[in-house]
Amino acid sequence: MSVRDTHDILERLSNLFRIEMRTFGLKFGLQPVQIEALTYLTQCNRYSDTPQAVGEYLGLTKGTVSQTLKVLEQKGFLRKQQDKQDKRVVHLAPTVKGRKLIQQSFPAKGLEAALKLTSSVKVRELEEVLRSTLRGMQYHNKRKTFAACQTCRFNEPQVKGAVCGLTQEPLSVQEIQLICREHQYPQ
Amino acid sequence: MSVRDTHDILERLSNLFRIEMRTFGLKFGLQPVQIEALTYLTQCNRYSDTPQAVGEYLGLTKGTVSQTLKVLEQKGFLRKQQDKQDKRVVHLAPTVKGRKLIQQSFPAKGLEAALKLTSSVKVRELEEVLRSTLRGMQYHNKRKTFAACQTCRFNEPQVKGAVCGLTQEPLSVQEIQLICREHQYPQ
DNA sequence: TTCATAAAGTATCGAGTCAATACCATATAT
DNA sequence: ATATATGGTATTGACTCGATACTTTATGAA
Repeated sequence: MSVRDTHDILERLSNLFRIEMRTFGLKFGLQPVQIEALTYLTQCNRYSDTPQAVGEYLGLTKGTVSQTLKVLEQKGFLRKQQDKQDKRVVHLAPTVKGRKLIQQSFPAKGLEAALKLTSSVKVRELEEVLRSTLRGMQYHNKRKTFAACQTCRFNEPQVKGAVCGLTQEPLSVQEIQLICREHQYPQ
Repeated sequence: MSVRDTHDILERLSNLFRIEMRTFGLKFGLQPVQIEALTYLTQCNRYSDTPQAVGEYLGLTKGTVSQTLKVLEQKGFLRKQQDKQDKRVVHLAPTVKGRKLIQQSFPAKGLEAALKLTSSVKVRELEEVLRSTLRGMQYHNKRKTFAACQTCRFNEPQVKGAVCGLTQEPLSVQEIQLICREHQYPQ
């Protein structure tokens, strides 16, 4: 059992995700990248719902992302809205139609069955290793971490709810579970 | 901790794989899909090194694959060779240049570091769950399993070496570690 | 044997991705 | 007040991908 073995399994799993994403998207006339973008937009917080952030998340240039989002908007999966403070910024909100689509998309068919056969302790351990792998890859490639406020070093738990140390704004219980583009792990 | 959580981590990991694959390939003028095809060809056995098999593995049509392989051949990463028995069939062999490229490509940077921090027992468990997830997804989506002869129900261990129950041909020790397109799990 | 059908692979076309470049509008810094 | 930086869009060219049509070779049935 070498690192390469684990690597190969993850790589194959990654292939399959893409294949399933493609066949799923085909039914709605969407490309894999469009589904990925829309998925992200259902998971990110209010600081991270811009074309720029989508580009950073998917590792694409802003020009490329701009086109992807144009298609998603034209097909009615998201709405664009100009930021009140900074008029250069556009916020992207999935429509009800968009959210329903993503709820339906669950490429990892079989994952559920596989996890049911595994004890919950082991599943937690599995998640931990995967998360640490993710962090390792992000760190190694100097990418942003894109994780939830919950685990962010800027997240300051206070007497009545959490506050973001960067913006000094209060964060709701729902919001601290969302992905943030400014996320940094402690230390 | 829900199935969706694990799912999301895997999905993100899958994203990162693709991003790293893209940036790596860019240096050599190769697209992600071309690297994936070449990777497969360095891992598959003699029954599985055809355009058809590559297409099944990557979930693409044969027309699409044909073009991908044309580029790889033109750039000197693989050689085509007509089958002796069935003249319709083409076998694809990565060149030395091609093999070297794949050896260099190790998208899961950080994986090594993450696994080093984890006990070998847990790593084995991790692999097991990942493998079972893979199997689950393949089964659920009615895809071929594309695994090594070692775990195939057609693999018949005999006194002097293994034999493939489908072709009745003997299999070398090296060969039973390679990916086969006819692979089926026992039972 | 002969003729139909199937299978493996290639070629071409149109829709779409993606990076690069240029560009516009708005913020920010000096 | 003006230069520069930043967020986003538009356009172009190389490439992917599916669909379709096509060629060559195998196989199966009359």
